Amino acid sequence: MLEARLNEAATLKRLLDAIKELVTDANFECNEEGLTLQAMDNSHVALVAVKLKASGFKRYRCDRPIPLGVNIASFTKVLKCAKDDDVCILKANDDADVLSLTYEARNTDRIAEYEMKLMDIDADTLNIPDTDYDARVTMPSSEFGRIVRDLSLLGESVRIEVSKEGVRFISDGEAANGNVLLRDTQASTRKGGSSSKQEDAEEEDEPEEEEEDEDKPTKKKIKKEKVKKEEGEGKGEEDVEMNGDGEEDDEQEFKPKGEDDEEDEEEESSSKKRKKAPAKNAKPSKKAKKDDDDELPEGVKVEMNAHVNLTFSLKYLVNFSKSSSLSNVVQLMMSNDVPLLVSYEFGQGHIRYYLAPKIGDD
Amino acid sequence: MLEARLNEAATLKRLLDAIKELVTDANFECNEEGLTLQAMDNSHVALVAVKLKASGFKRYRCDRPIPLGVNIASFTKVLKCAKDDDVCILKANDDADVLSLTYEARNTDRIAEYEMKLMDIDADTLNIPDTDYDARVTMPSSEFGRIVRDLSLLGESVRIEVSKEGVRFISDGEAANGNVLLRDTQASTRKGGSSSKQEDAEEEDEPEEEEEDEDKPTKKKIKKEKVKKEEGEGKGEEDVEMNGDGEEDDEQEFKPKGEDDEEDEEEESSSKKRKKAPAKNAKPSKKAKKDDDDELPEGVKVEMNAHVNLTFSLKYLVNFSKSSSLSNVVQLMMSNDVPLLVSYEFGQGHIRYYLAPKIGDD
DNA sequence: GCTCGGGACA
DNA sequence: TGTCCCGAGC
Repeated sequence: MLEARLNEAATLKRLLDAIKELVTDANFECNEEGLTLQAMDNSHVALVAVKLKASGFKRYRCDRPIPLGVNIASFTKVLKCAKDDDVCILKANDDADVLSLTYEARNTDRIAEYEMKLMDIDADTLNIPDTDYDARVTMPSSEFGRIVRDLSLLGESVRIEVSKEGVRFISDGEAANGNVLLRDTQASTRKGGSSSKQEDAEEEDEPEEEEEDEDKPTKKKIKKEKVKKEEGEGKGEEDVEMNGDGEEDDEQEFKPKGEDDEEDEEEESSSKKRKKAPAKNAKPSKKAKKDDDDELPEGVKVEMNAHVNLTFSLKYLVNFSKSSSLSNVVQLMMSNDVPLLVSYEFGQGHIRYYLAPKIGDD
Repeated sequence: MLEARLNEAATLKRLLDAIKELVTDANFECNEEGLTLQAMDNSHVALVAVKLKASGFKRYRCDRPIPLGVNIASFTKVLKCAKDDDVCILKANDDADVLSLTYEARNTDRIAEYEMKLMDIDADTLNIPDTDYDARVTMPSSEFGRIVRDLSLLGESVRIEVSKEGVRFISDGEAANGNVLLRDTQASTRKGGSSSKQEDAEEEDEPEEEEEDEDKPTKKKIKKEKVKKEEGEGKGEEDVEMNGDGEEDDEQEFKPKGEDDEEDEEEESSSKKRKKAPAKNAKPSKKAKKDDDDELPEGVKVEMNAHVNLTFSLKYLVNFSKSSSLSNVVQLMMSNDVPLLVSYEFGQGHIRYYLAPKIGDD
């Protein structure tokens, strides 16, 4: 049985708002670690992976794994009946065909109970590969949203280029072309140096690595810092295949580049990182500006060990950017010819999107 | 001739917004007491009764009764030409076929005059029965709106149950069921079971009556406190018949339960009330929280002398709830098998809706 | 605070 | 399908 008490229904509401246009039905998988959801979008171009960690709940109990097959539209409706600051309690029995939601107003004068029907959904548990990326861009989620919305006015797709000068978003449209360049705000402040592992620690000594990279292009550094994704662990029944747009069959399949190489060897440094990383973006909402350096409020961080040049459909990126309500910060992880990972980390978990690049440069 | 000067055009604008989807044409009846409008909705399921008291106008003069037959859509258009804080002057001659509206900006720099054509409308002056209700729920109008809008996402109708635990709104839908429970916020604070009396009493001196009720469940108490509706007085040419939904002919007809009984006997106590009651909810807009007890800002009051269990079409309730712009507080008056009365009192008058319950429990 | 876009309702 | 209302962005 599942029983989870979420302090603010708003988290769930925003999550569903973020995915409702991408996914129609999906399983929320509950286990002792929390809730996860993985689904391809309806046209199989994008993949969305959500995690709500058990620790993100005020109270969480799940005796054994339960798949909750929900219709996203229904779930969205039911969640709309919650006020943002309601306490939200989710309950389901092991064999449940309904999910029970209770919303308690802060003053407890109002208690609302809903029961949503569940459905059996073919558990295409997707195996999301753990990829090492050649470039990672960390920026305010609002800025990312702004850029893709702006560029989507001009054209259908955006080319994202990461070079030592920073990250550049380029759109060619009928009537106008545009490009937006973001420099690494820290690199400019601080020169020299080998930054890598400290990045969380302080964005303060990071500049160096970039320089190193320049000198000896190795993948080492970013690998060390890579964010590992474990959602698919142990379930990889089915590898994900993303058909970029339905028109282009030669778009990138969703396969890891170097699937397991160096995995273990990196484990230690990355695990160290991993511990800190969640904490980094752990304050999703209001703390915003002038927080610790960790969140690099307002800042842009560009990490790269190889130039990256990829083209994506703006429609999807605009859609992804709806998640900015969940986190002030977004990370874009890219390698040439593999799907882009757009990741929003927030206090209770994360939401990640994978989007296959367009191949034809169109 | 009619000449009425309203301090804020906003009142009229909101009133028309509140009814424009329910009614297409109706007579505004003007007499020395003020303006009233009564109309069935187009499908004869709901009835709306509006009153603008003469005393609510900055200046009011009406020599003799005049029916102003207006097309609601036209009236709405004309009123849209007024700014919310314009002074609005209505004028009509006794035999008028036009209604003249003048909007004066606060600074009198702008004066706009409109003349709207009137029409002859069959004066189906409706006889609204004066009913004693078994339950009365007083709550923030915004909350009422929220609840019916929420539940309308799930299903077509709502069952409203008033019991000693409070009032419960229950909806069964295809994809999900939901119910919202509101407790009497004063009952918990103040014990004595009968929360009621204090409500007004505090303000006036009526508390005792409610307690009595508790002890000996009689209908007296609410009767005493009942809000009387006199709009139909002296005109009852035609009794109203509401066909619940057009599908169900066996829905409640709009007939008073005990049509005239006790009318006079109640008159005195109710008239006392009546004088005070208007003052109670007389501050429609911003005073909100922390006003007198009268408005019970944010509070929910549930008064009952018999359990009530009724089902209504959410579509109509959602429509009624548009009147929340007119008052922060709404009252629901219910008895089993008789139409629900939804009442918004504001400084200048009131708007009341009557809705026949669904009988089949569907 | 105003304008634009998206969603819901008529 | 068009209009109105609500929310988000500028």
